[in-house]
Amino acid sequence: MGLTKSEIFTNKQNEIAKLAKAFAHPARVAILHHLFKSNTCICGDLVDEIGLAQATISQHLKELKNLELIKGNIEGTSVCYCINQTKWNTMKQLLTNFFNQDLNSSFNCC
Amino acid sequence: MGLTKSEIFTNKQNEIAKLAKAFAHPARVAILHHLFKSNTCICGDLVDEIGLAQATISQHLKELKNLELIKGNIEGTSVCYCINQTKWNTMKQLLTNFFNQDLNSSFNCC
DNA sequence: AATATTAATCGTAATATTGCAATATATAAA
DNA sequence: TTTATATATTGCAATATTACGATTAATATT
Repeated sequence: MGLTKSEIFTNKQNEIAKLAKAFAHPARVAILHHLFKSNTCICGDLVDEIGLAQATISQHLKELKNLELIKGNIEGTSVCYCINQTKWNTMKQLLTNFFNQDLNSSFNCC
Repeated sequence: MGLTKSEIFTNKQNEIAKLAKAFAHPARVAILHHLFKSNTCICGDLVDEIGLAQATISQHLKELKNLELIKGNIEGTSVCYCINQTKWNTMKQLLTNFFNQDLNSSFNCC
């Protein structure tokens, strides 16, 4: 089949999974890392910095943009991509809350 | 192609991506949530609680086990799955550090 | 020993993801 | 207007993931 049965899960579970997919590929991790570390939101440079074809980088950027984790501003012929701080914070809260479940459950039987 | 070019990324980027994949499917999010919230580390019950076939749940458990985020103890005919606290904490640290990159970079041009 | 129960594995089908060449689009520069 | 530059989109091939029925393996029960 290969089709995730989203309807049997909660909205929160689906949302966590959707956002986690953003980080589930090293190219997207690398792109985000680059956007954070560079003081200017370089865009075409990503293709040079990361060793993937322009079409591939463009596709990864599109996925991050669809999740609203980044936003792009057109500047002449080039496009400037930046972190969407608002969405980033929402995502961070959702995922860190999930990661911190262990703090509430002291019990562990294994 | 469909084959991730792991060799062009750093170990850390690959490790983040690998761990994020654990949460990139709602079934695994649901499994982990269940393991946290139940005071006993139920196993076969996961099949009943989540509406997926036994083979499918078993496969998701295997992936989580391969990442060492959970461990399984055989108890008679059934298997008891639990969170691996040590690995969970390592994962949490790695990912939250990644999420908190934004705190270091005040600059945002968009 | 025979049967029941539980979980893992195998085989298979369907969908998703990754990657890139080629092409299209859109602006800048000449 | 022509050419150069930068990014997006399309089309395609290869690999990965998701899901499940059927089977296997291993222990419990009778």
